[in-house]
Amino acid sequence: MPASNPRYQQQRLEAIRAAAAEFAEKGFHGASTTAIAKRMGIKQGSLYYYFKSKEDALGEVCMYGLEGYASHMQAIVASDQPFAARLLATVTSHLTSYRERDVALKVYNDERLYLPEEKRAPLKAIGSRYRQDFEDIIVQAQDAGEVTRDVDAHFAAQAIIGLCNAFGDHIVRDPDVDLFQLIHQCTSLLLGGLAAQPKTNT
Amino acid sequence: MPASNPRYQQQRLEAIRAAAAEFAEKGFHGASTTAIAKRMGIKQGSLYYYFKSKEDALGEVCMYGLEGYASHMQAIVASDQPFAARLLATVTSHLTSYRERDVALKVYNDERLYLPEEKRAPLKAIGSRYRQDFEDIIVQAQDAGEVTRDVDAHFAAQAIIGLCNAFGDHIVRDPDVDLFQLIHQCTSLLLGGLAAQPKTNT
DNA sequence: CAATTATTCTATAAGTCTATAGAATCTCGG
DNA sequence: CCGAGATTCTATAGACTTATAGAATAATTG
Repeated sequence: MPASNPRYQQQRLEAIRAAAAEFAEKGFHGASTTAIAKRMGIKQGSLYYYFKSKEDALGEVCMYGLEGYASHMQAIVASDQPFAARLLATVTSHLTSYRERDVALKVYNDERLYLPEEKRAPLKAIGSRYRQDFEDIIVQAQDAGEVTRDVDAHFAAQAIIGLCNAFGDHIVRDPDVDLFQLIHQCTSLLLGGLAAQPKTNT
Repeated sequence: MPASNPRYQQQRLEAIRAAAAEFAEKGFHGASTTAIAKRMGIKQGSLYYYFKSKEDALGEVCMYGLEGYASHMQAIVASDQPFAARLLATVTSHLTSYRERDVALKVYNDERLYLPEEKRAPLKAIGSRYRQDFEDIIVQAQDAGEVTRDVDAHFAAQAIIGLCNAFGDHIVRDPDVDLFQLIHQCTSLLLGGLAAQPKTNT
């Protein structure tokens, strides 16, 4: 019978991490419960002491990847800073998550669609809120005259998240990426764009 | 014995398309040869008349997704246009590919890593060249004073491709996306950035 | 130390999947 | 219409998978 022992919780976390690593490497369907178990030093059957099913494991991994993610965003929303600082904080939070939480965030991005609707719903709620929060920040910044009204806030929020996720893949694949520099480059590009001259009005 | 009949070629293309659709929806490991075959109206075993293996099918789909893609980029490189026009052409080419070539480009993006190194090599060559070509365009534009030297060309090329791929996912998932508007929004964001004011020197 | 509870193991059922072999059907030139 | 080659089918071997049940071991508590 599963307990709430510290031991159980710790092993459970190990299991989530092992599953995350395996899912990230082989994908949900390509990963086997045998490989996940072996990664944490137990046998395949024992895994089911911690997960009800493989699909359940995916759900847990995705949730783990999002944890403290949307909440961090809410802190950024609540703070009273100029847009540039908020953008920097967001990009920093997003990109560093790829390192800190193992590869669980990558699994959330790439594999969550394999979950049945009912298990995806709570994830969707958090993810949508994350984007919505950032969208609000942009609208606010537009009202304050910090961000141009040329761009649609909804599009911009998706673009920023998409860009971060694109580089998240790089971060995961190459452990030598200079995170600090990457964060700076992303925010700089997003804020100023590529054009050398002050942009002309459309 | 496989022939070079028009019939064979046509069915082969059908097979690639069916595999692409299935791989895009379920992922490489999640897709079954039975489902691919059913999608084109033949039986599972018959599929092997067109593919040597499932893995081979993935290779073909990826190559199909890239076809006429890097070549299009080379045309853009060769053309003598201002940077803004080239960027627009690139984004247009990239995003419309997600519609035209079914979902093969998405499969290339998401599943190519499951190929063994030897089968991935030719894809890698084309993909790298695509990025390199675009990097050259950026450097050229920097020399011409069209693009700021604040951004690293290599980073910028990756960012643009990454952004396109991020929205490629949206395009594939939602058939109602307004491609024209999306292309405009992407290029506009990439060129001008979010900041309302002409950016200050760093 | 004994007894209880928690954790892991072994063994296996039941299903799925890829790939192959050989038979059957189809197409088409002569 | 007949025969040759092209395409598809059926059937199956062999491997691999998830999930479960019950035995075995480890940890903990009184």
